[in-house]
Amino acid sequence: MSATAEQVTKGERTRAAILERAVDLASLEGLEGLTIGRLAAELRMSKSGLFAHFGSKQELQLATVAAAADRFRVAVVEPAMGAGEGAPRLRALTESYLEHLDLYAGGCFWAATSIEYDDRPGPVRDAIAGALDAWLAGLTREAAAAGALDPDRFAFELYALTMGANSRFRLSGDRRPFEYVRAALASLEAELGD
Amino acid sequence: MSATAEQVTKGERTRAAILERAVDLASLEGLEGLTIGRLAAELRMSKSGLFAHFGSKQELQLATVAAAADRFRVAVVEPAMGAGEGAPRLRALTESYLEHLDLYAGGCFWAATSIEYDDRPGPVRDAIAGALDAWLAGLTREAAAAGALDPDRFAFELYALTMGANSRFRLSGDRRPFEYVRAALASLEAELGD
DNA sequence: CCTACCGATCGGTAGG
DNA sequence: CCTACCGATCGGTAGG
Repeated sequence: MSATAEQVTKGERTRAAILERAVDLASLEGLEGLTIGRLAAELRMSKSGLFAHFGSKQELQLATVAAAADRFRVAVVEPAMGAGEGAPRLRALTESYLEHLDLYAGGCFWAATSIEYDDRPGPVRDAIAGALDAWLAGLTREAAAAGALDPDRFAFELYALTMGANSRFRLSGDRRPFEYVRAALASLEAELGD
Repeated sequence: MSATAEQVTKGERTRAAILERAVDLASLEGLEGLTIGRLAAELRMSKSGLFAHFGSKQELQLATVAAAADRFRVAVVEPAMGAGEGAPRLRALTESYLEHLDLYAGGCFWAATSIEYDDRPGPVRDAIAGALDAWLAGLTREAAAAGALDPDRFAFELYALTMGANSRFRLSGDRRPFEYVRAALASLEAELGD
């Protein structure tokens, strides 16, 4: 009669499908460029039908950020957790980050939206900033475990290099930065033992 | 009677004032968020009066990109040309880049717009990509003069680190990355002599 | 450089 | 989840 805990209602499936597409669209066009009308047209729904799932554009944006965080965790973070903490895990995180850039049409969701929202105060910006801070904090933790003298600096460098590879790849189609990131990470690791 | 070469017409002054504001607005809100109506309101002009200077939104965007390139040349590149080529000039370029982030409300115009346009084919994207490629090429030239074993990799790393410092500063107000960039550049230079 | 428009699209609402 | 709307704003035009 009623839904069990395992059952996924039709509404939940629709909502998940909307957010899947919303993350892709936001990676491509930004969270402002993500319009309810366009999203509805791509999913062959009415605008108001889609709108009813969220109640406001801002709630759609917040749900999209949360869905992107889930996707990033599954595609980038969790696959690297099999590697031992410290240097092996930093290499695994870097590899899964670089690989996920080829998986999704819009490239890195966080690169696109963090730049877009850095000057737009509000809950959407706060959610994006929180996700980025958590990513940096994770890198810092692994850098510390790897024995980095300055884990914050190490984490910043790895963050900047991977995001930079995303930028260069998307703007110029240049894949050489992928190799430069790997080489730079190896150089950073070489400093660890000294 | 007629305008001499030195004379700046009123139309040219108005156009320059529009573009000055347009570069700031685009750094803050992106080149799509830069709307003719808002720009006109801020400059206390009519929409159509402003529009007449450019003829289309795309021409306004292209003129804004060109004005941003001029500003970057004056604020970042030219001040560093007094330093000797190679390592001293790389340090000077890095310093003037980091300083210019405090000078303008929206931070780095190129960080904001290159991410925004990496998925929007057309002349605006081409202009942005051309400016970024020229910046990378300049860094590569100086890295080669400094004796880098792989000038392209050196240039990419410096590009990624400086852009990364812009991102972290704007999203989290964290200025430590400015020091990390300086330290990383020093490490890169230390590799040169080896 | 202006006023006065245009059709399209925006986020959002009413009522079912 | 739909149709049928709303006021505001978008890029752009006509005519001066």
